[in-house]
Amino acid sequence: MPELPEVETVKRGLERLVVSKTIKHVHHKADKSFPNDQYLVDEFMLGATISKVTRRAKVLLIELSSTYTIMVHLKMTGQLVFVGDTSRWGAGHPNDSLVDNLPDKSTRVHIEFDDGSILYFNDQRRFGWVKLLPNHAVELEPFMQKVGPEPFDPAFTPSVFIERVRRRNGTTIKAAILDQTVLAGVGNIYADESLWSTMIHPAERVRNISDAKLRELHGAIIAVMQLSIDKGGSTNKNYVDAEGKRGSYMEFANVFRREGQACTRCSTIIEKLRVAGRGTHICPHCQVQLEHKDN
DNA sequence: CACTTGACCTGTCCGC
DNA sequence: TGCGGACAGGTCAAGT
Repeated sequence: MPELPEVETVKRGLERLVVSKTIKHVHHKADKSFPNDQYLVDEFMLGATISKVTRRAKVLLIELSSTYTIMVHLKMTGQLVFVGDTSRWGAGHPNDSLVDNLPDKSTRVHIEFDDGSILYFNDQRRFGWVKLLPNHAVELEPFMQKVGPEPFDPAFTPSVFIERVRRRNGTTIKAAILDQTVLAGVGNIYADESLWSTMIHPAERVRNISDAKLRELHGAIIAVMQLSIDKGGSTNKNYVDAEGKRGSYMEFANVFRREGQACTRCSTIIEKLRVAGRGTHICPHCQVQLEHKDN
């Protein structure tokens, strides 16, 4: 579930919470959640200061003063939660329970800073990872080499989107926009929401969709993700931000996880189907495949 | 090559 | 209540 808006929300939280902090200890389990040589951890993490936090696609990049970068992918159930200086939050802050409960059995890595605060990487399903790389090696990672443009980059114009999405003319539009090499950051939630918004059936072949419609979709992807960032992302199940807070975008979702409920546009009951191997939510009245329409 | 499906994991939910 | 199986979904590997 962490898609672009969720990762962006975590990134903004970390910018506020951990930049300029110095790493004192790194606790980790020796598994693929943390595939790093111990001597590199000792040499380039311990004593290093966090200089900058950025995001590319769904990947978080935590730059250190040591010329190394901590690369984090949350995949489905990953969380990066900062705990420290609880006094300034006050009673009732969502972080309170986390202070008491972390680390827990989902904690794969935790980074302790010299002021006693701690950044936890939790991941129930262990698909996510935390990798330490020299700065120059980040862009050489295979994923970073092939990932498509950032949706909020001004260079990502409608024509750029159309040109890239048409490289996947033979597949369904949902598979095409989920493809991270077409554009960065779209996952299952925002794919369904942007397709509902533009009244495109997720199983429609890209080649059947007009440029005008793809132009609309370009705008909808950006709009939907911007709204979600404004709402702190979507908490479907596991996702929380860097302070342990849930996002509220799901309250604004029109189809995702709303099967059985009325479409907000036409009151038809939302259905769930399977497209591109994913659970997919549509309004069967608003989103009709072109070959099934009369004329 | 283009595209689809399965694997990676574990917790949760549903039906019997 | 217990138990098996389906499901969740980001990305890569394997299969068609």
